[in-house]
Amino acid sequence: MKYQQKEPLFSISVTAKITGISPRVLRSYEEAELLSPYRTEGNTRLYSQGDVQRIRVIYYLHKEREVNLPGIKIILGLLSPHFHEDASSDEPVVKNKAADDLIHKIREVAPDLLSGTFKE
DNA sequence: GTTCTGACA
DNA sequence: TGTCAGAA
Repeated sequence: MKYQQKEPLFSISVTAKITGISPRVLRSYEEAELLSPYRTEGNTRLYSQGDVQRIRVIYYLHKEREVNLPGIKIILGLLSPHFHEDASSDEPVVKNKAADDLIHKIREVAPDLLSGTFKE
């Protein structure tokens, strides 16, 4: 045999079919930087099974929770821990950089919001 | 025939 | 978000 992809890839029409989401919306998700499907040499999108699962999460947030696309991007970012090596430790440290950055920004614009002194 | 981008309502 | 145009 020649070779085979371990991972099935789907065209946008097939992906639309199995997710129930129109190609137009799938493209809008990519435009909002919520997805990065593979591209063929001819620039045609190819979605992986992982992409399909991510699309289902995006759609849930989008339609059921009514989160707009920029908001979904932030949420997905918070769900992706940032891995880095801590030189002073033997064990790899798992740190959620996106969450830390957001907290730092909140403290910047509202210093007391996340402290115990904040009331109301 | 399918998909892509850009555009309009 | 649906739909259309023009190109690949």
